Amino acid sequence: MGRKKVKCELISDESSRKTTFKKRKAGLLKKLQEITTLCGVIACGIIFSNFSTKGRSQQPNQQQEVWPSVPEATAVVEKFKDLPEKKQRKYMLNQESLLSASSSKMKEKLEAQVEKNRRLELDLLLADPVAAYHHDVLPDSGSSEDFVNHAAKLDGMREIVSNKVDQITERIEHIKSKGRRMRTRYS
Amino acid sequence: MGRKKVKCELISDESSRKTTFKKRKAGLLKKLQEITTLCGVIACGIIFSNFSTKGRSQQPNQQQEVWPSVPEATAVVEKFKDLPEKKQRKYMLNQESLLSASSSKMKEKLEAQVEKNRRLELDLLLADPVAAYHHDVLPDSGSSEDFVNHAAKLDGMREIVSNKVDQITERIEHIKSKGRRMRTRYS
DNA sequence: AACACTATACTTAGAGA
DNA sequence: GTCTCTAAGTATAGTGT
Repeated sequence: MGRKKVKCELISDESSRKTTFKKRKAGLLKKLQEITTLCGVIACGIIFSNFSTKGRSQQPNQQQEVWPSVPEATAVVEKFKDLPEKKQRKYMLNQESLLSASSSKMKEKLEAQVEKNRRLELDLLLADPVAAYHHDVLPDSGSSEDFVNHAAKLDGMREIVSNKVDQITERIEHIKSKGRRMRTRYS
Repeated sequence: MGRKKVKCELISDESSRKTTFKKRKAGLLKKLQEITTLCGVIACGIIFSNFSTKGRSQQPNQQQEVWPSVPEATAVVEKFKDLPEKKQRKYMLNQESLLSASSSKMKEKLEAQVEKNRRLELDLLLADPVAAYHHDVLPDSGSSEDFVNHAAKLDGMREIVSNKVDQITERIEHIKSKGRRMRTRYS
């Protein structure tokens, strides 16, 4: 789509690769926005780039591009994580679900869960998926220094996870404040 | 991009909306693939559509389109969840993180968390992002029937959530079995 | 409903400032 | 590096089958 047809392979020149990335990212996000509006669907996109900001930076400098906003994308992501695989499942009704959904104690339960859940989340983070997928076979150098570094990263994530829990709390508060204004479309 | 310029708003006719969705989804995923290859970045896209398969289906029939594969998208999603907002944060090290990371009790803690966490997750689902975002102001019709339907949907998700917890458990087991083969890049 | 077609709108690669 | 410009390549709205 330009002066010349381009082969679909990694652009070798870093400079033009970055330029192309910027242009195409904009186009991509625009299209994401369009399909959302035109077709009334929910969507999100996440891109991790890794272009050095200056010369040859020492840091990995990993950046993420997210569409739409981070909280909205997070909502989509949460929903996504629930559906995979068992999408054929029938929704069965029982009394417990009614009680659990309507319970005014929901918030209390959540509060009680927060601290423990924070730990669970942290444990989860240990299984860094990107590393797992991209470096499934790691050099077995495993010096204690490496380990310390990884642990440091985990520790830094603690607060991030905490923030997420706050977001969740807010969302539940929001839904609760809406009471039972639920929609027929889910029948 | 076709015979006629189209206004960027919801396409009213369901049939053509669906057609447009199909076409644009294909285009979008292709572009996602291209930016990935050309620019050497990691990306994923998630789309939830809700087009009835036959006449007026009784089920919600929510479908998700994911790119690339579900597991790959999941990996991106997991990574995304860690970075938002505090990406400038320095990773500090303390003894607790070391202990928590290396503890052999990790699994035990997780096990103890599973049941409670399941409830938390379920509560989370209550805040149905689709409903929340697209129908921020809902008609206050809220019949008990609507409520029952929503509750039924929630209940159906219970097992889905349960499966997710299993996945998490597996992943943690996996990481534990790798011992300390961690990487320097995290410094 | 699901294709095939194609005119037209849109995106973007490369070049120049 | 950034910005703009635009030729040229792509995506797709409407149409026909």
